[in-house]
Amino acid sequence: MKIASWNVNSVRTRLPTILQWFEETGPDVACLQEIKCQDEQFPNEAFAGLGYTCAVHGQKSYNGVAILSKHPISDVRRGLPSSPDDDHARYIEALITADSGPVRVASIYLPNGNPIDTDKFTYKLGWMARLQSHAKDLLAKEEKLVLAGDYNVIYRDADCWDPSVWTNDALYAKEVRDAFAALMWEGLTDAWLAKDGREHHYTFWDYQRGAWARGHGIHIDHILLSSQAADVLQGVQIHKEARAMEKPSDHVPVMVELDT
DNA sequence: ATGCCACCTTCAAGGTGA
Repeated sequence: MKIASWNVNSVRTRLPTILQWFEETGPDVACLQEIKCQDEQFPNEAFAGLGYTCAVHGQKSYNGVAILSKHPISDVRRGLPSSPDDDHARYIEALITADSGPVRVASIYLPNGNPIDTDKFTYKLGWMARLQSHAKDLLAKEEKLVLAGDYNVIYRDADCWDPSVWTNDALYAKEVRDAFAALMWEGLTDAWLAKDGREHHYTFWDYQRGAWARGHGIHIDHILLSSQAADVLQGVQIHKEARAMEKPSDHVPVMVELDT
């Protein structure tokens, strides 16, 4: 089963690009972030044409996440638990039932958190704490679990071109990297680190400053796995070629293959 | 120190991202 994660930066603007990539690579499940539309604006029919059922957690203008699947979807959760005051659509989770058995999948758009020293940074840290708490509950189920998304965390120095540029940034702040490590220590495996691990393989290049042409990217999109999912992990790929497509997102897809 | 680019809303220009 191929499971992809992609921050598409507007599903409506990017629809032809997304459909083309789906046709070329054929993911069974796709976790999208930054769809930037409300539920009723989501292009369900276009994806149904390729065989996908969509579970959407949308929002006007900003954020928004979705899970698309060729296999039956059930048990959909929209938003993290214990967040009554959080009106950002940044989390959706669903149970995917393949012929070989179930896999629980989440699409995550973790807050950016900039600038530091504002409530945006506090919100990011609080959101990460709530994600960790929920991940702990999910891991207790001992299922195949895939937490995929745009984590907005530069975890290793080698996940950016020049760490000195990021010293005062919410993507690299010590508290944020510590929070990501704490999440992993609940018992999650980063697919990239487990199956490839090469340094300076990025998933995002800013539209500005000629970042793509200069090779100045960051690796902030991650697919985290429970041990039950990691045990059947066959491989992981960063689809860098998607950054060179027409009207590209600033992020590229990451895709894992599970032997299930 | 700020804008760069590209998206959003809704037609003008400011908010947001990373």
